[in-house]
Amino acid sequence: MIKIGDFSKLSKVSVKTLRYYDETGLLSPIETDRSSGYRYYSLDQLPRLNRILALKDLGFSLEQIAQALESGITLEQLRGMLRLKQAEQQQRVHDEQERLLRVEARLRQIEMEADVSKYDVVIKKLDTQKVASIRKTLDTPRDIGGMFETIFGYLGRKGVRPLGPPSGIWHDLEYKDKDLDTEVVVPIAQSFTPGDGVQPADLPAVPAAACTIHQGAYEDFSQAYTAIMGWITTNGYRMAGPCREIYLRGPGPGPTDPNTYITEIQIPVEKA
Amino acid sequence: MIKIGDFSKLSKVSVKTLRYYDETGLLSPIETDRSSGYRYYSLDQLPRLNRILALKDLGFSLEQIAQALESGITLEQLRGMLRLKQAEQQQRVHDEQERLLRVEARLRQIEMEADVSKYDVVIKKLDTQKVASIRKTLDTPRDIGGMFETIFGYLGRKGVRPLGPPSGIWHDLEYKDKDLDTEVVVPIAQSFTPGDGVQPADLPAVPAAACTIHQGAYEDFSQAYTAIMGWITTNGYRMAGPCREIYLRGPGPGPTDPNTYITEIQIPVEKA
DNA sequence: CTTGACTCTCCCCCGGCGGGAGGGTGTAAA
DNA sequence: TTTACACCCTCCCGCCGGGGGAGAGTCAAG
Repeated sequence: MIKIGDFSKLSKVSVKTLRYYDETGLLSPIETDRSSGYRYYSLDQLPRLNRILALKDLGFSLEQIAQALESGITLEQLRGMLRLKQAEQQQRVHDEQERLLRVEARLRQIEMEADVSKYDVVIKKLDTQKVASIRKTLDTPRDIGGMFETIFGYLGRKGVRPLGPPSGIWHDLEYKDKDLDTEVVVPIAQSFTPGDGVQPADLPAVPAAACTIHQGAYEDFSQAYTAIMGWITTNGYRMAGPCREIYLRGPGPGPTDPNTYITEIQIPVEKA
Repeated sequence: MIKIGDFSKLSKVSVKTLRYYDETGLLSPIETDRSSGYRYYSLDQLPRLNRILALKDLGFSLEQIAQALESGITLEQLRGMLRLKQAEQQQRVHDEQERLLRVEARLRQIEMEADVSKYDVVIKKLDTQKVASIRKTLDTPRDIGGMFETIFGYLGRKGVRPLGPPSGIWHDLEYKDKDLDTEVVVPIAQSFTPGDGVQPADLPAVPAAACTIHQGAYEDFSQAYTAIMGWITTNGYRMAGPCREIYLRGPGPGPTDPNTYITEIQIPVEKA
């Protein structure tokens, strides 16, 4: 019959924690005084407490520990739990190491050139999206403007409203400055009848894409691409599909200032 | 002027999160309608949001990110933060790897011999403790009984009350079965005048001790020692001081059943 | 003008306790 | 036997980064 304070000193577990374990049913005192509420423990409960601490130290949640202890777990089950935990823990170690690599990559990036830190690269998942699509081979990227006119003109005549900003997709995985296989898409809600080279399509999902935001005119996109490609390699990824550019704010009806243009660049990636 | 839902879709950040960032001042919409409370964002805020996500991905807390963004951090400061984060992250990786090793050690322990899982080993810190101490060289461990009688008898005559259960300390770091350098201590509150070989002393603190609980008679202590020593080596530690045994419940006045004895074994360790 | 899709605020929830307020108890010395 | 004082109790709030949902108000298209 030991009071909670003494039991705490013997086990080196805080009184708060002991009360919490009682509340959650993980370790209840052998007796609780009905009138005063005082908890009385027995030395025989120390092994159970020790087991709880040991399992907690292995990374199990208190709920898992409670289940294991209540159900009088067999060795076979314990082995299963441990194997599961092992895999989970390996994943955690891996994740933390990846994060460390990202921190170190960022540090190196800072050491090398300060300008690049203008761009922040983030990994995102891209969902499938129903779009209106037009695809052509262009001589120069500037010709993309005509494709916008074609697609928006056709959609306007058909009474199809865009759901969001248009995107350009560069299907050439290598760098080229002529004969560019170019697609322009606009998100829409429903299908429509094709015409003028414009047709409905489904943009495929991308499990991981390195994304960054570029502010300003399209002339200095190269900086953004340099930054994002550098990020991809220093963080242990590689390109895994055609680049997408989302023209969040760009030339529209009326006068616009190219310095206020905002474009998101997305490059599908996979771990190298 | 973009409503929160559209901003959420563009940035792929949940509405809940955006509202939370507004609440914490991390990213507030450029305008909030005074009457309806509607939040209106601008595309120009996407770079800041991207920066937030990038820093979060590096493991910084939202508060740290807020500080960094608010104070218009310099490159030098960012470098400092990153270096700090790097060290911290290295520590995390290390800790998670250690935990993985503990899980794997436990798995191997199960594979090898089932009996050992009776003992759960936990690392604890031991604080300094004022004690009454007596130290002798014994022929056999059984002779420790006499030391208890001496020390408790002396303390009783002096009117010094014990604060807790007595401990035995085996100062021989190697295994011996004769000429055992043995100390018996009893925790006390204040110093006293020595006599009968009993004197006040301060038990040193131990930064890390492998601890387990043994239930039953002293005859089969060897099992417990086997288990704890096995745990120490498989978990990458080594002994770093004399073993302590805390006789939580043992022979006392009146008849006692050795099967109900409870003893904690503590072995100071350090990482090998 | 009506619908239906958004949006708002407010409150509770997650794990594993720590800190503290306000009030009752146990026990050893005087 | 009283009294001090250490100890114990319950209840509530806080952390971190939001998720889930209730109940009520708002915006934009048809």
